[in-house]
Amino acid sequence: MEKKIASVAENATARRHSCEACPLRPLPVFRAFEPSELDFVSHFKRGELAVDRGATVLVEGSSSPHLYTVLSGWGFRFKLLSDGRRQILNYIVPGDLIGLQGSIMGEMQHSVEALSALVLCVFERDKLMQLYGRHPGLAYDITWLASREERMLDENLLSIGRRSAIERAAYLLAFIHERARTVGLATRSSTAIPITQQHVADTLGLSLVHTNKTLRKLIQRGMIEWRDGGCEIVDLGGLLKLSGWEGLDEGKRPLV
Amino acid sequence: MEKKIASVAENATARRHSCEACPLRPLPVFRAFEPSELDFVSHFKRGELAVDRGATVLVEGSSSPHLYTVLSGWGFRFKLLSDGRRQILNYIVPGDLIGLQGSIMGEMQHSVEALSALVLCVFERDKLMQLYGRHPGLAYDITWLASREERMLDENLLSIGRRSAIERAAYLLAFIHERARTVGLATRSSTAIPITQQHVADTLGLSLVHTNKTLRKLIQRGMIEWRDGGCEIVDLGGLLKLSGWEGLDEGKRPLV
DNA sequence: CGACGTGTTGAGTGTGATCAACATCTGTGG
DNA sequence: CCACAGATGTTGATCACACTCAACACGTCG
Repeated sequence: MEKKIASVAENATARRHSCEACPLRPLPVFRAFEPSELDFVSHFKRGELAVDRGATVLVEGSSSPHLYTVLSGWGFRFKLLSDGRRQILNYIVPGDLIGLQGSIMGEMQHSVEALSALVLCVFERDKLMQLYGRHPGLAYDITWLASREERMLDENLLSIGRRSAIERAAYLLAFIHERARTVGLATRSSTAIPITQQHVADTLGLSLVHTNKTLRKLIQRGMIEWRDGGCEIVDLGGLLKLSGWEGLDEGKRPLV
Repeated sequence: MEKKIASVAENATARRHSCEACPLRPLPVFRAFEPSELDFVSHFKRGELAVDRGATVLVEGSSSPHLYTVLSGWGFRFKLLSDGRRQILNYIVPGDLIGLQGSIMGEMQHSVEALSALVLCVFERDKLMQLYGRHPGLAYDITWLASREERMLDENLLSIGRRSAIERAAYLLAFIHERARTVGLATRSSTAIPITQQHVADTLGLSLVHTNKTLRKLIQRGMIEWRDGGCEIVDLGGLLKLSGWEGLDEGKRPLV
């Protein structure tokens, strides 16, 4: 399959949600914003980018002039070794900020791909300094989001380094499900998590075959279901117990 | 061994380096600071904390009122599973900022332990908001450092998830060596990296025995030496080639 | 001296990798 | 409408990398 690379010029401003009527912001997870902050963000936003399923949003090694917040859809961050081995670093759900590393440090050190159709709010990288100068609260929020990403990576590292295959799988699916739940996705009997077993394998650091056998065990234990190219969580408690994970413990968080 | 927990009240201000005469700042890796920034950091700094080798600096689950920059010495961040399995997340060398996660998000999600005697600059968590308000440049720097940590974690995750044991070991040792080199540690025939094979094992996600056998291969290939409780890098190029790692690619960076 | 931390090595085991084949389902072109 | 290719999931057989258990060497420190 030919992979498309999303470009702003191409697809931008197909639709335009005003920040004042942001569909995400009303969710209970997100902290309330000052009107002045909302106003700034509104000007900070340059447009929207619609990305097809399977398309690459950001490429390792490139330096994107943009910063994005996910408005809707699923995606993932990953890195490749030179021989093609792939490691998925984290998943991306609505409300997540992507491309910060590239904006701050100049060059992307990982790639981002869309798991489903994706709509992104596009921000100008150049205005980021302005944000830091005029809105310390928002600047703090961005650091907050970077710290949160770091925390999730710590958890993933712990999981891959020290958990067994079945524990890892249980942790991963519980983790993704929890993240999705907080932003209104993957509610009971709504949409499944749109990943293939290859994605799971590349996240857990396991082979595809062994991932399949491991997931089969979770299915047999009645913890998950796998259907039409996705995973449905049936028994979250069971997954948490099996993995020994405490679950996400986040209060309100910022949305930029 | 009884593990000590470092506390500021106990050891603070044993010595006091003025920020104006900071021994780290002159190093070529660090970017130049505005006098006003230097002045603020100087007031931001509350004192120094001397930590013994093996002592715990920060504990998972606690919420420290401080933020630290490492002035000298080595340490590492880690997480534990409930049954005691340990995963080392990253190593800490002079110039690194630690405790940011706790300062920003309220509670530490990982612990920090000293690998060698450690001297830390202590900053007040409460003044962090002030920093964001008055010095956007420094605020940006802190986000920069958070992004950098994220980048290192991405690399580690790729390594643990997708590299073989010997590749992982080669990558890890090259990585630590490079980080140390940029801040003037571990120069040729100076100090070795002060880690045990247990640390390496807990970083790579391998057992102690298998780590030993893997390191032995690196020794036999003449890439490293292991002596008096530490690792000496002999053939950096060989390690880089074996692991397929590009090496650190950092320009100037901030020091807060 | 003995206890402990650290490193080393061998033997046997097992988790997870690799190879291979096949079942579905989808979309595509003849 | 069918044939075919490609993506995805499934299963069995075999192999190997890494784990566990066990023992021992060597240092330091009380």
